Amino acid sequence: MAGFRSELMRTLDERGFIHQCTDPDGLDALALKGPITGYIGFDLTADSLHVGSLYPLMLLRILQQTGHRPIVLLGGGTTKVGDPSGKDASRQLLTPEQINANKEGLGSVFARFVSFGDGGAMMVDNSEWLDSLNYLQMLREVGRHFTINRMLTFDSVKARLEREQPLTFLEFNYMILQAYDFVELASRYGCRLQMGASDQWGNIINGVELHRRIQGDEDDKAALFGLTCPLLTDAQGNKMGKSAAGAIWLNADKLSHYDFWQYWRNVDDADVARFLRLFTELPAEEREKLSALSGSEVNEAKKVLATEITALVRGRDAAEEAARTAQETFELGTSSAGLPTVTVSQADWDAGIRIVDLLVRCGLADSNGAAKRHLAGGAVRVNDERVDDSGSIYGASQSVEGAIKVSLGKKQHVLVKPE
RNA sequence: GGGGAGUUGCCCGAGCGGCCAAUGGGAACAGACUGUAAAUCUGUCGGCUAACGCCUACGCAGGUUCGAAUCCUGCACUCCCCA
Repeated sequence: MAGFRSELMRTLDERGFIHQCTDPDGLDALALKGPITGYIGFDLTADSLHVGSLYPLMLLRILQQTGHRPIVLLGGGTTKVGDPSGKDASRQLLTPEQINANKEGLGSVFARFVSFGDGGAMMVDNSEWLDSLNYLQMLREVGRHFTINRMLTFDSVKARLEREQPLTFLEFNYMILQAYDFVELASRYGCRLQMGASDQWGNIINGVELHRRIQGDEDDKAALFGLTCPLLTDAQGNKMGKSAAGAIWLNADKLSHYDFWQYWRNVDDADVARFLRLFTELPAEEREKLSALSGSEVNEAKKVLATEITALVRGRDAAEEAARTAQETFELGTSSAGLPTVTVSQADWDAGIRIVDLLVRCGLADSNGAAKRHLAGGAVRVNDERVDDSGSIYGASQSVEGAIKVSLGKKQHVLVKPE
């Protein structure tokens, strides 16, 4: 796969974005000839993307940076069906209202990765054409190009069958709709390339094949291309995106800048070089310098990694603020105003709150029982003093600079203030 | 339509009338060690309670029994085989 001549393919290759490609040389040649339009679909299953989507988002970004045109396809239509890929059970069906709400939430991140408008990136919603499909017409025009024999061989289907989990006919149709999307985008916008994470490979090649069947084999010049990046996994091979506090959301209203920064600050040593290459845009030599660090020096690389990714997703100011908060908290051992903050009513603040309730309100414990166990286990500190008496009360009289710092373990800190 | 197997806590999976809030593993959280890393060792891991204890839980609904996750009946869902 080496020896690409186009900037697009060279960049993707060098930075580790290519997992599979339907025709790498053909795509390379096409990219060399002129701007390509390429897309990635995002289903509207949540009101924010999480770090797992960084990989595909970077694909779109690199596509645009190397002179091509990205399309963000929102799956307003396909989400009504639900992609079975990579899931061993059906998801609960989302209502149109939920899907719409999710669309609102998702829409905002894309502008951080690509620039829209005026010949730039486009955003379209596949409900534009999927919602009004006519069933019989669809079966005759599209369905006849799919054989059940072949559909049963795709991983998304096979996995369910092998695990003896049900796969509904609804979900079984997902790959057909995604294939249809690609063909539709090709005819509407001249879109020639679909990208996605590796779990989308089956869905993507279905689009490529559907297009070829509809066009007829002879018209090779119009072939569509598919390209996938690896799934985002950590050094242990686990899918990434979850932490103690929940998913690592890209949207700031779902996860604070500081927590987002901390997530990257705490990655496994073995992942640092790879993530620097994938998700930061530092000059190559600086990246290599950081990647070469070993032992405790890796911490310096992790700080840069955290700051750069946070800057990309949340903005430079947010990233630097988060870095400062972390430095004050971990390196200077002081209470930092930038820590996640929980407010309590003035009355509670004046009277004081039992430590057990405080832990629950801060989100550091799920229940009073859990809070007590943490206390008994010696994991709780208030203003950096260990607390093990579940009867202790904290409030205004313990405040330092108008707040008290509640900590669980070494890494989880929350400031409590009166409202 | 007929026959067989199954549904247990975040996941996998034991339990087959009392000693079951339920063995074990994984995940997760905390402690020790470290570098806010990994590995390792230790602890915790349904809810309420200061505590005795109480409540909710083994697909759903009933029943048998002093007592059921465990037995019976019906229902729902899944898988497999036959038509």
